[in-house]
Amino acid sequence: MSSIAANRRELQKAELRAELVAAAHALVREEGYEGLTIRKLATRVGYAPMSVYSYFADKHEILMALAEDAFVDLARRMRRNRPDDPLEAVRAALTEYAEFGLGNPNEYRTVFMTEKQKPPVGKTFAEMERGNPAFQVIMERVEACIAAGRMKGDARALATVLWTMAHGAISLLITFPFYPFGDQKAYVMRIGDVALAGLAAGVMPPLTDEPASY
Amino acid sequence: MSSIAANRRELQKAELRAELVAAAHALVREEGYEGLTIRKLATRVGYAPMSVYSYFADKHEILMALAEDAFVDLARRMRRNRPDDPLEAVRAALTEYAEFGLGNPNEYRTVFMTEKQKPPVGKTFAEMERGNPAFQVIMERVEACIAAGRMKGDARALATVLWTMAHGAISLLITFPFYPFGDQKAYVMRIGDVALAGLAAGVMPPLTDEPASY
DNA sequence: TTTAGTTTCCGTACATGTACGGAGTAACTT
DNA sequence: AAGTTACTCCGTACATGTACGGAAACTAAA
Repeated sequence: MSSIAANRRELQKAELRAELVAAAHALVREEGYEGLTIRKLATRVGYAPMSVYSYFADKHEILMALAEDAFVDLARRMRRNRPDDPLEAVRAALTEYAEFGLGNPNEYRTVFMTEKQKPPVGKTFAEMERGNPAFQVIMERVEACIAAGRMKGDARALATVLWTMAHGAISLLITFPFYPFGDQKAYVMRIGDVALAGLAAGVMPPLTDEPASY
Repeated sequence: MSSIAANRRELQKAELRAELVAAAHALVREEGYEGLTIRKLATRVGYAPMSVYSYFADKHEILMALAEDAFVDLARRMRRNRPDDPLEAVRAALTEYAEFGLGNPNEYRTVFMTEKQKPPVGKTFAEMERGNPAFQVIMERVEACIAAGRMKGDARALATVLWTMAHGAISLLITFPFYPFGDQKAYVMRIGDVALAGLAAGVMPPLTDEPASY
């Protein structure tokens, strides 16, 4: 196979895909998240509805493409706000992350609250993590904490725990907007602070397949 | 309005509703969670599809009815397993809760991972909490910890934080079954222990609408 | 008993995601 | 150049949730 032709083909495919994503963005901007339907999207780019499926396996993949754009923004914002104190830097990252989730519930839902049943085909673990820039930022700042002697243990495990707990707060706040959690941001930070206090209490071993302890 | 007739009517309505729930249960047992469709359900009880909507506002309400049954079971199981040590009792409750979530992902999703946009009409806060028996158990055991001097602060707030963190772990494990969290139950317990350690570190104020701290 | 109102149930219809198979076209192989 | 393969795009069709309006049955009031 000529790789030149293959590249050209892939390039065109990528271009069309990008056009579809742009149209999807426009649709969402104009009609809201549930205004995005395959048919409308296809009409807008001049295709038949089923043609969209040449570029996306299903609707969820389109929503994921939209959300990924938003998450790239998030990572940028997270990096922009970096206090000098390493612990405060972690707190700031969590804050920014929470603010994003609460402000973009649709994107947050499609990425973190709908089942991914694909065993990460072709994607290595490293690639998966590179694909989650927000997690990257958290982990980098955790590493800085470790270097500064403010945390002890495996950086990935520590970051994963922090992420998990922040996610718990964000997803509950999204799911139950009427439950009396108090001020939303304050609640997320409360969770973050309890998490940090808990982490400070011990050494965090890495996340291997440890035996169940109960 | 004759309250006798009204009662009879309501009774019949409740009976039919229960019949629908039973049929829904059967359908799920036979064909799996996504085998439950309004049409099949209606056919099974001899109705037209739209008649189902006299008893449930939408499909989600049916799924909630199914899930509530499962959650009642959960609370029973949680209460059955109560270690003497109050902290261990909390841990056991969280463990049971996690096991339930991981073992009944469909039910867990419909209750805790899909948006509730109804402002709890007619339901007081107390009623909402009574409607979540699992949370009740956790809170009771937290109260026991406070009484024993093992925790400090507002019981509802403490329980809410524990619930939030466990939920973070459970929901991520459900959403990303292929992400390398390690052993699932072990991961949930790790989260639980970090949470407990974090709670032990300070006094937890109640959940009022405190001002954002950042 | 008649009347008015309410509730139950249904027929029809629509928008949606997507499965399936086919037709046309471009790329690759020989 | 010819044949084969692979990809793009489409038409059609189906299952699904549910909106809408009407008919029928039941209840309450007169």
